[in-house]
Amino acid sequence: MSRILVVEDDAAILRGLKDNLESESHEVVTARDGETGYRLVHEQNPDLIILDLMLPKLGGYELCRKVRSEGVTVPILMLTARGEEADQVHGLDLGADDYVTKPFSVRELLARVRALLRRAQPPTALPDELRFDDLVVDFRRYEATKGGKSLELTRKEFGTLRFLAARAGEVVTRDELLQEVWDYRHYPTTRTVDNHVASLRAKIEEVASEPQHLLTVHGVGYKLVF
Amino acid sequence: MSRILVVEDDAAILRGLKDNLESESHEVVTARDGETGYRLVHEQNPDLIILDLMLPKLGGYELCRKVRSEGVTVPILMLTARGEEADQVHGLDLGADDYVTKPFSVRELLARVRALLRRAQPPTALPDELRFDDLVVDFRRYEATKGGKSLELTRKEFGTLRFLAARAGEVVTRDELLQEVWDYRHYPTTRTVDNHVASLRAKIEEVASEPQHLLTVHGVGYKLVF
DNA sequence: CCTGCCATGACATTTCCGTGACATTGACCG
DNA sequence: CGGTCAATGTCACGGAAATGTCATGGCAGG
Repeated sequence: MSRILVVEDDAAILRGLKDNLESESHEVVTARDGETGYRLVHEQNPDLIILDLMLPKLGGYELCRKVRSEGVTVPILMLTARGEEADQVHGLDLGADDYVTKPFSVRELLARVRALLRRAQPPTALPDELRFDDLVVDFRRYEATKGGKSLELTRKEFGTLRFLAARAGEVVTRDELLQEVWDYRHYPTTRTVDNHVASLRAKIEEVASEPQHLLTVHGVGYKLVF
Repeated sequence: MSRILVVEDDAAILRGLKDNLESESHEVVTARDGETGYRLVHEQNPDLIILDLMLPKLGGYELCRKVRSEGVTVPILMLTARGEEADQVHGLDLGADDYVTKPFSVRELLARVRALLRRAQPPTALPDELRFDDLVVDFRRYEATKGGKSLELTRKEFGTLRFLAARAGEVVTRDELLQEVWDYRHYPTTRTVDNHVASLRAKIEEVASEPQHLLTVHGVGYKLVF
């Protein structure tokens, strides 16, 4: 599916990562030190880089900055030891897209890999406009009207509505909405989604308590129909 | 059938587990301490690990984390003494897939072993839609119609019907349904399945008391035919 | 400093699920 | 053929979980 470069000096961890990523049908390229890693970034042109912070020859930190300064935009996932440097990775803008603290759960790491890859790919094609009944929403201009009268939608409301529209008819889970509409890293409770859906209903439905278009699927999520 | 590694220092329990698992035609590898267990994980590459929490040399907790950090994804079933640590195993994400509290019933343990082994296998491909007669079910949209009229199905009803549809024509036991449709860990009585089948019949059969499609196989389970 | 948006929590309400009691059916056996 | 027991059908109820709704406070952007 994707080509992933793993730069990690611990043989056991490297092996484990390789096996798991390959079992998710990714192509895995590995390096045991920073210099080799740096070379492979350019030779292999990976879709994602998993980078240990502590590396022989060229540290993960330096490697990260270096390739970023060259304009390489491929997503980078950092592996850090607990405590040490974790704050720095988090706080400083060193160019990584996400990080995981060792010892990490493979399950979680794979989830983050998926998230990063999804983010990098052209996501679900989002529509530029939405029309049904007397509702018109222009997502590029951030303008909406209902029955000719202007509707004030907030940024999150636009985003939520747009993603629901992109998957019109299908059920979209709250988690999917959080991943797509919110910052994928620190997103809030799923209850927050409910609130935005509620305020959307107040604006686009005739009777908010009896939604005709923005429907709840109990136990699953929401869907937009028209 | 499967290769199972049991790491347990109590000789009596170890013996009992080995006998029972072998009587279910599994291949059983045993270790009496954590270090040996760790070695065997890699040498034997088991399909399932049963792991006591209290072990000489290397505790079950540490062993679990260690192999997980290496990317080993084989299902792990933890054995814990009552009370001690049980909450931790439950609450903390230490990487185990399930746990059983000592003293445990062999029957229950074997059931969980079966569940974990099944879970590890690639799951049955679930269909996205179901059609027969005048019934149409779209599992992605969570919509169902019968003769053009909308049917309100609940989440469990969708799930039950979907799994039955995936195995159309075959008999599906109540236990299988519970494992697939319900949360595999805390699922209810098998009678609960009967209720959901009953409510499904009320919705999709012409005459609920004379089902034509969702049939009972007495003493075994249910099957969907069309 | 002010304004609007957003996340969170408390509370109300709806929906759904699990359980038990009882009725009914089917299987098995004499 | 009839009797008995286990399995299943049916129904209603209590409670839990999911969702709707509203108010509050923080925070960023102007």
